[in-house]
Amino acid sequence: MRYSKGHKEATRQRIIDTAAARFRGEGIAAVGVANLMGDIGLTQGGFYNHFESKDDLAREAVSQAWNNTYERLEKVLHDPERGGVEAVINNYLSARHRDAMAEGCVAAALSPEIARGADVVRAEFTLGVERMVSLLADALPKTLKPKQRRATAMALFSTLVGTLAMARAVADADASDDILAAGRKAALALVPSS
Amino acid sequence: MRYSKGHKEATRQRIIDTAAARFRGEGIAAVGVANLMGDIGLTQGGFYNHFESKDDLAREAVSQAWNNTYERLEKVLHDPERGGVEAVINNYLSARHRDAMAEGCVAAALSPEIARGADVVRAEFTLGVERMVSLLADALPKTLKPKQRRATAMALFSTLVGTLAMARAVADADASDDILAAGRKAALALVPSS
DNA sequence: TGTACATCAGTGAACGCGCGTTCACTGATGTAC
DNA sequence: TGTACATCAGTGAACGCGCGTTCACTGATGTAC
Repeated sequence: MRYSKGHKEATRQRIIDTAAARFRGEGIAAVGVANLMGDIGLTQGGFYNHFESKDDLAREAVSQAWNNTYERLEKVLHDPERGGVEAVINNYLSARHRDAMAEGCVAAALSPEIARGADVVRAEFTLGVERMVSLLADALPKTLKPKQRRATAMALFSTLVGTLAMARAVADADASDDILAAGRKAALALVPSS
Repeated sequence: MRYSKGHKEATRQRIIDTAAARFRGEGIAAVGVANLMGDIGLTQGGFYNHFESKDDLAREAVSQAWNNTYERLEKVLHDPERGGVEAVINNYLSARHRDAMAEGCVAAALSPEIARGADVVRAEFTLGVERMVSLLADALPKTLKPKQRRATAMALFSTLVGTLAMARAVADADASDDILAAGRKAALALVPSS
C-alpha cells in the first residue's frame, strides 16, 4: 500500500474535525467541499472516497461537535472543586464561548440551518440534544421526579442556547454582555436549590 | 409615466415582504435575487432599481420581520381579555409558531446567520431586539426596578428564542412538544407575580 | 394641435465565480507466482 | 529472485447549475415647445 495503516481513517477524521469547526463558524451551506478539502491539503475529488455526500459529512460533523461539547461540559459538571450545574451555566454563557462560535455548541451555531436541513442531519442533532438533556437532568437534585428533571433540563438547555445565540447576533457589545448576564441569572433560577 | 403613482414603492414593498418571509423560511443565503424577483413576476435586473445590494434588502427584510412580530405580540400583550406577558409566552411558544418559520420571529429563524452576516443587517437586528425587550420590560410588574425589568425581559426573550429554535431543530415530534412545554413553564417562572 | 424629447421601471444577456458530484486516471505499494 | 498484476487514496478536469451584480436597451408615458 502506498499509505500507512490507518492513513485513510486519519484523513477522514481530519475532514470531520475541520468541517465540525468550519460548519459551526460559517454555516454548513457556506463551506464548499473543494474549499474544505483544500484546508487539509487535498483536492475535491477525494472527498467521495470518504463520504457519500456533503449531507453525510454534515451528519458526522454534527456528531463530532456534540461530542466535543458533551465532553467539555461533562468535565465542568464533574469538576471536584467548582462543578455542578451552576458551573455549566457559567461556562456555557461566558464571553469566551460567545466569541468562539466555531469551537462552541452546535445548537447555538446551527439550529435554524439544521431545522431546515437534511433528515439525517436533524436525526443526528436530535441524538445530541437528548444526550445533553440527560447529562443535565442527571445533575439536578434528586428531590425532583425524573420527568421534572428532564423538563427542567430541557428548559435550561433551551435558555442557554437562546441566550448565546442572541448575545452573538446583537451588534452592541454592552447589550451582548447584558444578555449573557441576564441569561445566566435566569438559568441559575431554573435550578432548584437542592 | 408608464406606471401609476406609487407603483415603484409598491413593487419595492412586495420585494421586501416576499424576502422577509422567504429569508426566514429558507435562510438569507439560500434565496437568490433572481429567484426572489421571479416570485413577484419580475426579472433580476430590476432588483437594483430598488436596492443597493442583497445586504441592503436583507436589512429591510429584517426590519419588516421585526415589525410583523412586534405588532403581533403587542396585540397579544394588550388583549383586553387574555393579555399580559403570560399570553405572549403562550403565543410565542405555540406549535403554530414553531410550524410557521417563514411567518415567525426573525430571531428564532435567523440569529446565527445574522451573527455571521453583514454589519448593516446586524445593526437592524439589534434595533429590533431592543424594541422587543422594551415591549416586554414595560409589561413586567412595576414593583421591579427598570434595570431589573430590562434584564428579566432580555432573559425571557432569550428563553423564548432558544426554546423555539430547539423545538424546530429536533426531529422527534414528541420531544419537540416537550421542549415547547418545558420552555413555557420556565418562561412563566421568570415573570414575577405582580 | 402636433411633434420631439426626457423619464424611468423593468428586461435579459453577460461577467466571473463557486457549488456538489462524477469519473477516468495516477502511481506507489503489496502480493502472487 | 524477478516479474506481472491488484489495490486504492488521491488527482484534476468536467458536468450542469445558480450566485450577485452590471449594463445597454425597451417602450409607454408625461412634458415642452
